[in-house]
Amino acid sequence: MGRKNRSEEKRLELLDHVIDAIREDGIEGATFARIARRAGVHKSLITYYFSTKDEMIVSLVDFITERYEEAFTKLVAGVDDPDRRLETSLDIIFGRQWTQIVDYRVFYSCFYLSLMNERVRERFSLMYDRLKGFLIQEIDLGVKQGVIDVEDSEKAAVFVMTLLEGFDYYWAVAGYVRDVEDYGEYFKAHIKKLLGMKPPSE
Amino acid sequence: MGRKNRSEEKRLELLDHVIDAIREDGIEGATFARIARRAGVHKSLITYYFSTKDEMIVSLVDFITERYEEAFTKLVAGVDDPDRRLETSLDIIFGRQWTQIVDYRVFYSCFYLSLMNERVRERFSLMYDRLKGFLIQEIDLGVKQGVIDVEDSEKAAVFVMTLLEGFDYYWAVAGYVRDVEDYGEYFKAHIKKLLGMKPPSE
Amino acid sequence: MGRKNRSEEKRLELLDHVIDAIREDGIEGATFARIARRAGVHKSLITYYFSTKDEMIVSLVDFITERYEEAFTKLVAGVDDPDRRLETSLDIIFGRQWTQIVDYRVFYSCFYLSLMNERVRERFSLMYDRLKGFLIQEIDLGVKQGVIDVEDSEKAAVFVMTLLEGFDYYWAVAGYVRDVEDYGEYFKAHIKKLLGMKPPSE
Amino acid sequence: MGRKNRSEEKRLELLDHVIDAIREDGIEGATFARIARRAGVHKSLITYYFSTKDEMIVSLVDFITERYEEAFTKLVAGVDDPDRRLETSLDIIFGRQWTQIVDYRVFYSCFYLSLMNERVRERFSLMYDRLKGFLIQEIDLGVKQGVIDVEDSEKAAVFVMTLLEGFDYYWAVAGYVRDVEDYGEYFKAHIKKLLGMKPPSE
DNA sequence: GATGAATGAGTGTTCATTCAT
DNA sequence: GATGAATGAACACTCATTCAT
Repeated sequence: MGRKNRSEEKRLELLDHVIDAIREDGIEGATFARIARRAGVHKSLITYYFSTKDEMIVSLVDFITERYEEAFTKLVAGVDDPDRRLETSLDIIFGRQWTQIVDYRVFYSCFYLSLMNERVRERFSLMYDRLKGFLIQEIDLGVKQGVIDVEDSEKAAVFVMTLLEGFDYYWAVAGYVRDVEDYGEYFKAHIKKLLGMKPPSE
Repeated sequence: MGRKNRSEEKRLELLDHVIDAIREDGIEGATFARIARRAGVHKSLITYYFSTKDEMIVSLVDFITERYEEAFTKLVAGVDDPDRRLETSLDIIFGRQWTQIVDYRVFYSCFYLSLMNERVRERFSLMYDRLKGFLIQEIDLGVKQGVIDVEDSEKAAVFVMTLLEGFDYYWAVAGYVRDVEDYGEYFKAHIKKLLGMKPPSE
Repeated sequence: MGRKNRSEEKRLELLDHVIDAIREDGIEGATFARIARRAGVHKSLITYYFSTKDEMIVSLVDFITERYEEAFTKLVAGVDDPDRRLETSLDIIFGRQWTQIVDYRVFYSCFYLSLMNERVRERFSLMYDRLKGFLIQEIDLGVKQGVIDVEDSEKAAVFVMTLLEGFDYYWAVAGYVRDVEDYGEYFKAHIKKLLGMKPPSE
Repeated sequence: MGRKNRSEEKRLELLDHVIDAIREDGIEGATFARIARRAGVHKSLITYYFSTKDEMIVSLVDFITERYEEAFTKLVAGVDDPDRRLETSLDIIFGRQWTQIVDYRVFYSCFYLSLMNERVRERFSLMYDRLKGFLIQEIDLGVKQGVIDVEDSEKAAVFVMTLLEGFDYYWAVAGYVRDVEDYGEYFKAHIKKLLGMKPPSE
């Protein structure tokens, strides 16, 4: 347990430097030399921990997608009130926290990599599958409990995700939508209407 | 007109090779050497035409955004029937043609570059500004002619664009939405409802 | 006469740009591309006028050594008073004007080139031969007229030139001798003593 | 001490190849590719040891100026006889050995570089400062011991250095002074007279 | 006289990777 | 677990030069 963990710890520490490097300089910033400089270690040590650049990239993507999955599974966990469950989810994914799980530059760097690298694509795709599964499950739960009224829960889930990704995309594309929060509320309201949810009775 | 154009022709021809290179190997495929090999010329000729890699990238982005702008300005031009104008636009942007204007790998490579390169960002952002302006104008026209009923035309335009980009994004992310066309219709229907448009009277 | 001169004029004009380029960036600044940019003409035109880089360098050295030869032949020409002839020469070569005939960077760039390029070496060497010849002739004239008292006029000439070049060299080496003018006077006084010249009777 | 020294050894070994390259082909001969070919290693290893071309040049200049400083500090060290100290110095700097410390092409290549590169200039200038300091110190010592008679020891030192550099310069400029040794003696004699030194009593 | 397009060799530098220690 | 030396391929870019117009 001791040694293995120390090793794993260091790997994660190095991944943090990888993320920092990408945030500042994009994928071309994620070279062994630069990461080593950031981490204050020798270049060869990066090879030691990740073997190969491709392996490092995949580790990074795993690291990041795990953060997202943790986010959308754990955060709703405490909410028991059926009325509030999906609402909480929407608050989270259309809110500030969501975009701050991973820096947008880092996130879209991984997305970009997913278009060129099959192993990355798999992981990326899987993450969305799980998010979709999670949303469907929550919607179905809401339907069963009578707080949501919708026919095709998968279609509804995809709608939510589409709006969400479009929303994030625009935010990234040069802060196009300047009144981010306004539009976040606008989209949430729209989704609630689509799902037949009652407006929050205060 | 004669000589200067010869040069411009060749530039565009080279840009086609740049696009091909990116489609196949991503941005790392867009090296002077590889592009030259594709074009069957010496690599220093690429420098001759573009001076700098950055300049080449910017030229590429200009080339691509121009294609999009042509697409959404020219294509609606012929439609006079007020009922059909916006509908035609939606058909186009949510249809097959739209995603085929530029290969999705090339498009998202440019998007990725826009996150790291200020000059690219400007151009990208401008393209979306124009698309938004175009949509607002079409919506306002529809409102004036009584075929569209919406309060805030800018918000509606952003909604359309958000759905569109989310839609394209998912399509790219590993063909997640497999029934692309179905979802295209689904989103279009949703937008028409939002805009208070009458369903097409057959 | 007409055409040939126009051509020669332009050549000299281009050589001025070559000199400017070297002054600012050294020999590596003297590329066809950069010179053309300075001159506001096309790169190929430099080739047209000088055929080859080596030829251009040789032209430059000729251009510069000619300036020096003009300097030390013409300037003493008007002085008839035997007492004043050599003194005037010394005033000139140890004075400000001398170092301003050609920028020191350009001059020592040519000197450097003379160490590597035989054709440049020949021209450089010839210039010094002529300066030496000139000095010997002046010293001999002074001896004959009884204003100079020295045994070996060649040795004396070499002494003068050695002090002169050492003087210029130090000036170049980072302005080592800060009180340039003081030292100029110091060296001139020394030489006059060596030549047995009477101090200027005021 | 062990490992670090191995690296330093190799660095110095590479610097020898740099010197050889410059001696044969001038500064344009000092390319990473050519130096590597000489050293029988891959060119990227040159980068490994020097990081940057500029760094390599500066290392070279340090290497060379150190040689000179060693020369003029160590060589006089053993001479105790006050009559002989400065004379020994003059013998050295106006003798064959001095010009052979570093090949003249290499030396003047560095001088040339000092005109264009501030860091080189600093080092070059410092070397002359130290030589000057050394000469002043020796002259002052001679004055105190009654073997030298001179008023301004700094001016005298600069005079010595000026003659020395002029002497070397002419030697370089195409072996202009063919009777090098004769002129060496001539200049030495002159300096001794200037310093009020007694001729060597045999 | 002057410019155009094109070349091919060469530049310093960066990169991931390997192997020995 | 970490560092050193070394490699070889690749990178964007510059250079002098050529040939056609």
